[in-house]
Amino acid sequence: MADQEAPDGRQRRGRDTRALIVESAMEQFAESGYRASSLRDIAARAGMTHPGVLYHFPTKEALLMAVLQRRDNLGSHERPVRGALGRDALRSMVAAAAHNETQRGLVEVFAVLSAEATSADHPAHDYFVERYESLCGSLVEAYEVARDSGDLREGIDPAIAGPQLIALMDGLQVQWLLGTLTAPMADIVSAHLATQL
Amino acid sequence: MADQEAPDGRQRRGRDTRALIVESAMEQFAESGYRASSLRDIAARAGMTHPGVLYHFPTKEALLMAVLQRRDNLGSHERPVRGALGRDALRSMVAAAAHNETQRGLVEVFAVLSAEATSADHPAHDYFVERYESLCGSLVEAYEVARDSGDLREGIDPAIAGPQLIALMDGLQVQWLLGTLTAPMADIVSAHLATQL
DNA sequence: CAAGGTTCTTACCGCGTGGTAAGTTTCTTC
DNA sequence: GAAGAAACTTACCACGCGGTAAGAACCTTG
Repeated sequence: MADQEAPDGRQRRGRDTRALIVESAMEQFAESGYRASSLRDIAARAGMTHPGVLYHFPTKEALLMAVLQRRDNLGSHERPVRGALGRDALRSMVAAAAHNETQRGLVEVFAVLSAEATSADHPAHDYFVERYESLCGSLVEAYEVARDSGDLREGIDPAIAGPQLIALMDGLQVQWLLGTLTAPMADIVSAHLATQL
Repeated sequence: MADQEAPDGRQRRGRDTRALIVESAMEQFAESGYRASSLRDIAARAGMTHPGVLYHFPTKEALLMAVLQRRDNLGSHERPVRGALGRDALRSMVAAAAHNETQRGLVEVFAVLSAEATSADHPAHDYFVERYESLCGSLVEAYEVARDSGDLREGIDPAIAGPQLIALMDGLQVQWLLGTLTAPMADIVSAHLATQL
């Protein structure tokens, strides 16, 4: 990984178009899903031809993985923030929901891909399984801390509240994308937490 | 619609293979989504060739619509039951979640298609918009009746709780399909209602 | 058994797909 | 300015797509 050490110089341009391709792919996957997006569509968005894309990413699947990883490296706006614990970690999910409302493209990619990747043979299947397990673990932990701090209402089971919160946020995103949502996503998530904390 | 009057006789066979094709298409859409499913795949599942399918459904899009309508006619296990009001209507959604756990194919189709149909140009876009608005309306109404009957906890806004419940059920289905859920969907939905009623 | 509609198949069409091979441009470095 | 690697393009490949045309099998009704 020498390009991490010296990004300036001759490797700058390559990294730039790589990033441009990933962004174009993200937009295309968001609109049509992975399976129905063509390398030519993606290349056109990036202002090049499709073998140009294949020069940077050997296969379409490699490009998909790059898109997924970029989202993770981008700050992962679907996890509780690192420093916060318990109640505050859960409240940070409201901010995450609000932030997502400014990132329609990213939301679209993950909504479409997470559903598509439900098939066991989808290239992103394992990625999403790991992602959900990790995210769910973080949230269950946050609920447990909140309970131990006396911040959690009686009868709320952290092991249930964790997947519950993830499901709520995922489901809201579909409705938001469809345009059938009247209230902001953040408000609905906030109302949910208000019944638990 | 004379075939509704006299299903026996010469029209039986046609109706049977029509149904078989719809079922095969449902399975295929569930695995790969609409855009990535081919008529040849669907035809193979039904034990015929793809022009055989096109004889019964003039286009691929017409077949998609037939799949969606079949689900609606099948009993629509995602709505509150007709007779129930308020609290009972909401509780019936727990049973719907439990029932869905025995219908993996149907759940897959709708999870994948609802995400895919997020694009405004998807053939099923309008179908899902109408579906969500109608379902959401029913639930908001149920919450309002529950509130007027004194069954709803203080501070719960029906206009928020409606889309909230839909989002929860949709999101749970994705996690369930991925296999990352530890508790049954019905239990999680039930726990959610318990914090509201 | 013939007539005739229903149901399905074989063969084809133009087109878009992911991926490859080879050559051309561009840019850096000596 | 020459050398050479990096970053592309043009041209191609085999394949699968949705849809069409025409004919063969089937099956009911006279």
